[in-house]
Amino acid sequence: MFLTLHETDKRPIYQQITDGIKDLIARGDLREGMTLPSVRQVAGDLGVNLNTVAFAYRQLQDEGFVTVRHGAGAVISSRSARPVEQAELYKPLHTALTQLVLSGLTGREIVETVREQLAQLQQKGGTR
Amino acid sequence: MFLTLHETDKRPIYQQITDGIKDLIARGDLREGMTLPSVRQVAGDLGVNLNTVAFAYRQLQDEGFVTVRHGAGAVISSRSARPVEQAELYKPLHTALTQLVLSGLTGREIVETVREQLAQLQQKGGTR
DNA sequence: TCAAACTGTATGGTGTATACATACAGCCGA
DNA sequence: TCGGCTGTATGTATACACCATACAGTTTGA
Repeated sequence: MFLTLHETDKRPIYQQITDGIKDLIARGDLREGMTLPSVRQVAGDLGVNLNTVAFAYRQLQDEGFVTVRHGAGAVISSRSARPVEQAELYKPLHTALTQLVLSGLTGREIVETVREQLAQLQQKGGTR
Repeated sequence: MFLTLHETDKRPIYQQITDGIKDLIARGDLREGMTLPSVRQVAGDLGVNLNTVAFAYRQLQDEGFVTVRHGAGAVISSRSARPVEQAELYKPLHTALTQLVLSGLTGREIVETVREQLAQLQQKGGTR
């Protein structure tokens, strides 16, 4: 499959799924119009309950990334997410950077890491 | 006080407290040897239960940021956190960057934002 | 066309996490 | 030593995460 779960990850399963799919959208592996695998398919592959996957799909729909239709599947919808509150958008970045600083990394190292991450995300032009 | 909570924040209260204190440590407002305000003090200021604050303090102790002594207070301990798994360290950054990309920001804008955040965190030399 | 085989959805139950009120216990200075 | 500070432990209410199972809409092909 195209998603994986990690025991060590403290995020709930449904959150790992939504984040994983967002990642695939950002890097262009999932494009507008493509149909997501069914909740049963994903649930089977990951070894979790289908409702957990369904919840993730609904969350993605609430954020504007996919359109879910009862009976038919879930489809990647028109690009770009529902606008999010500015503060809520930058808070996770701030928390992540703080933790990296506390772990002893220098600013230079962190910026370099950010550059690498962004390069991977945009090499396929997922959101342009 | 030096901490604030936000209703719109989806993180649990204790997590907002630990993250907030980590931020203060990273930017040098809290330095080694300084005593944290008592759990009752913080709980009163924030309008939450003292156990919630105590839980945050214990979490900070588990991560190596403070030393809590029963009866005495909680003290900022020797710099730098307990080493964390590499993957777990970079995952929050990756998730945050993905969300920013999906929101339509360019790589340039994101890097610039990161630079600004880091500048604020390190202007007082919190961890050097 | 209509039933089989696929989609997502709703309901109800279980265990865990979050936050609280209240009671307990250690430390320290007057 | 004792009063007033500290953090800690216990019990409870509620919400959350996850699951098993039953329901309902859509698509397909015989």
